[in-house]
Amino acid sequence: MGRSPCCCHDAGVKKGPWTEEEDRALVDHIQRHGGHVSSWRNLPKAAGLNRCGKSCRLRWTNYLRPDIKRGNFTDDEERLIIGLHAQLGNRWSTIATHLDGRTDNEIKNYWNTHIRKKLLRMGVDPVTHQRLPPDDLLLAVSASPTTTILSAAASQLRGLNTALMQVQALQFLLQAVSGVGNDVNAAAAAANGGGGLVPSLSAAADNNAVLNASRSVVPGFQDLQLTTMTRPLLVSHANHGSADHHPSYIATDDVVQRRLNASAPPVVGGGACAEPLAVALASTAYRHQVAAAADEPVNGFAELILSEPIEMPSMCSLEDEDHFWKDMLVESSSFSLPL
DNA sequence: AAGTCTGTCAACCGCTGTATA
DNA sequence: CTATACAGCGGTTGACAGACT
Repeated sequence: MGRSPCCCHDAGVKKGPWTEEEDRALVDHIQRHGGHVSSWRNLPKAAGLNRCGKSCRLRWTNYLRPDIKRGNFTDDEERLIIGLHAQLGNRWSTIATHLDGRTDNEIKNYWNTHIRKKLLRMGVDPVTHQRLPPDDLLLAVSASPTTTILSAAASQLRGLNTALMQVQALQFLLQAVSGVGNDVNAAAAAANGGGGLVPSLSAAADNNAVLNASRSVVPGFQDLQLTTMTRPLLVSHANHGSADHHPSYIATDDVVQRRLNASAPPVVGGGACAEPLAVALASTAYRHQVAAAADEPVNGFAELILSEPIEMPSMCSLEDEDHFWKDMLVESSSFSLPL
């Protein structure tokens, strides 16, 4: 024989939101017993409540307990939750033991409503805490040559060492993409028979999740303009159908590389992040993608005017305006559980 | 102003490991 | 030893409020 049936199976047990009277009755009862509950099953009857013992326990542990902390989560708490989640996964009760006054339910809700969305906006998988694959990252971009170009470039982001470097490189990539439509639409339209490699690049940049993510991470991102590094590269790629056989690619890529090296911003990881991206943009794989996307024959590089000064994105803006997320990104890869 | 959408969070559901009759 | 409830946990739901159209 086992135990007697649980009260939760009684048809008359009340469910739904708790009233003030019920809260008071529950708190009074528990406080009369020194704040300790020996049997949740017997509590409702003893406290004069028409509730299931399970419901009483949840109400007490998640809401009525005197040591529960109310109010918004602090940056430190948020940082701690992210780090703990990276280590523990969805073990909310274990995570809650590391945050004074926070319940597992509260942390779980906060994760699902705030942190999870923040991470997704940044292109970070909230489950694995890894960067989202390019296919997911660029989900909002319709299938087009644009998609393959962006995917190829974005895939190179994998090679960067820290999350901050990835964000910086991503910003740099998107700067190139978002600025392209301003100046070279005509050339692109000609190159694509009025179609739209570059226009679609621009449109994609306006609409895709990556751009939004970058905007959320890097304040003022939408104001960035195309650099002299990226414009000639994109224009030239857009105009070349047979990239592998054109010697100008080598020269162009070389120029791009040298300019990048000379203009790497003086911030942590700046040069290190810019360089792999330059390689990404100039890579053979990328060249193939663009070559496949372009229909027109090679037109030469007359338009490669490299007179403007290099304008690197304001990568330092992360430091100026969003300490928390920058720090979180940098630290997330090396987080370890506090002892 | 009214209807719709979206975000939030308390509460419930259902499962699992443990305790107990 | 077995059957069953308990306690705890993570997932999900639904009511509500505020924003948006």
